[in-house]
Amino acid sequence: MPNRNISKSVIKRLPIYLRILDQLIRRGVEMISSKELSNESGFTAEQIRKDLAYFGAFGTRGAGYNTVFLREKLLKIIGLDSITDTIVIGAGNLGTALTRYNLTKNPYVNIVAAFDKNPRLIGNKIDGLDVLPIDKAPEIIKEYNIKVCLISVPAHSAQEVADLVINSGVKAILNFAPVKLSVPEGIHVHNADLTIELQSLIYYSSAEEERLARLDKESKGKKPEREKPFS
Amino acid sequence: MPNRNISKSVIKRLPIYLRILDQLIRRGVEMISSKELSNESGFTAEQIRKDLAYFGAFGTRGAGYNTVFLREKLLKIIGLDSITDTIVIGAGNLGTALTRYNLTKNPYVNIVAAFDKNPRLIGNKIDGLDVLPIDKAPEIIKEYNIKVCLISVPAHSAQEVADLVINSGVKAILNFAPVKLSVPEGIHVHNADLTIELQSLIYYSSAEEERLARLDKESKGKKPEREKPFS
DNA sequence: TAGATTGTTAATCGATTAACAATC
DNA sequence: TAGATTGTTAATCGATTAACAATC
Repeated sequence: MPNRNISKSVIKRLPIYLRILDQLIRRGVEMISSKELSNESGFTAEQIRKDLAYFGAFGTRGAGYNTVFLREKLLKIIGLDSITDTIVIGAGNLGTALTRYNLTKNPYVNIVAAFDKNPRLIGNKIDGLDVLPIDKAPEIIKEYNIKVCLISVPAHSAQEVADLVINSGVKAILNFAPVKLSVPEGIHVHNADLTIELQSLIYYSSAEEERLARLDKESKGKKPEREKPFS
Repeated sequence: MPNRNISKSVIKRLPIYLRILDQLIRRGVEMISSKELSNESGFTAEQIRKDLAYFGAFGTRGAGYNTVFLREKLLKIIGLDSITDTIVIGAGNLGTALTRYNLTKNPYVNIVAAFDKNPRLIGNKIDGLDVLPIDKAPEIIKEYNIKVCLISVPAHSAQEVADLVINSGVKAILNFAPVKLSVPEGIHVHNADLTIELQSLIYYSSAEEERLARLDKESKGKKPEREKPFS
């Protein structure tokens, strides 16, 4: 009996399994063991079996998983069994690239329109797709019953945009703007802040022991300039 | 006494604290409590205090943290106290957008060059930055002592590119290609797979209970087409 | 001093790993 | 049947949260 309330970490791995299955099927592979899926994905075989078991028993003991069957199950679980319509708000450099990227590389998602508030960008075409003024967004969201939205506007307008799309019915946001969005209960936000990703990588790019050791030495004696707490 | 071997989850939060401090300093705020940092970041105050405590005691009891002082400490901890040179491999739509984005939005990182193997892209300028042939990468990596690299090439060439840059001295990779890279011990890879991010969001965009309930019903009786395990 | 907030230790929670019976 | 591999329960590990003494 599949357990509801499945953790985010599990859900994040599902599309990776899906991608691997797509590749395997293309290569003509019909059965795959959790061990082999482990090799392909980098997750442990136990974890993969456990992740799948949250949703049902999709494998065959002694034989493994049927790739086509498991793929179909995963599509249904994630919600990719029919194409998902989405929109991109913010048609600057990043927004345009994201739009093109998804149009060409993501067969499960269809971008219906891109929006911007900059009059110079409105009317542009991104691979044939219209860039519309942002106040047309509510209309399109309702017309296409859009539930997922990409936000790639500057930090200072992201919250405003989020409020707008949530008000029109959007339930999940992929946020590329470097701000923490405040959203009502039940709305999901994933942050894809490229700057943060890159900066946290830098931590690992140099001998951290050395750097942290240096930090200690410097700290000796030095304290923050004392601020009067009450003034 | 700062503990070495700090977990990835902690490190991923540090640049977020940094970003918030940058904003606070710009607004002229001099002291900030963990409580207020919690409001800005969405992490709990306890977690923030604990994260910082791994590296030292940077606050003042009763008063909070001096924003400028804490920012400087964070810069040193992350390794952003001097500008980090980096390169982008793959100057297609996504690579170009990432390059522009970082050039304009990330003051701590400098992109030295972009590379591609497509002759049509080589010689292009991205905001004045040269797109070079990929076989020039090792040279540039050594010349600038590049330790961090962005990879935005198609999935099928990502591993090859990774091998190349690692061989030339790169220690950390931000990988936008939808593949699991195999890298030697000690090399760090962060995956920023936009397709995966978007697909996992879709899970949350529709009433999951309903969908999963439907999945159960359909499964009743149906089993995967049995594959002969030995044939 | 009284009030506030840190830094740190202990308790809890959740996720991963290990083990193994079920079964193809 | 013997071998393989799943599905699931139990054990471990790690990260978050709670609590509170230290102290500004």
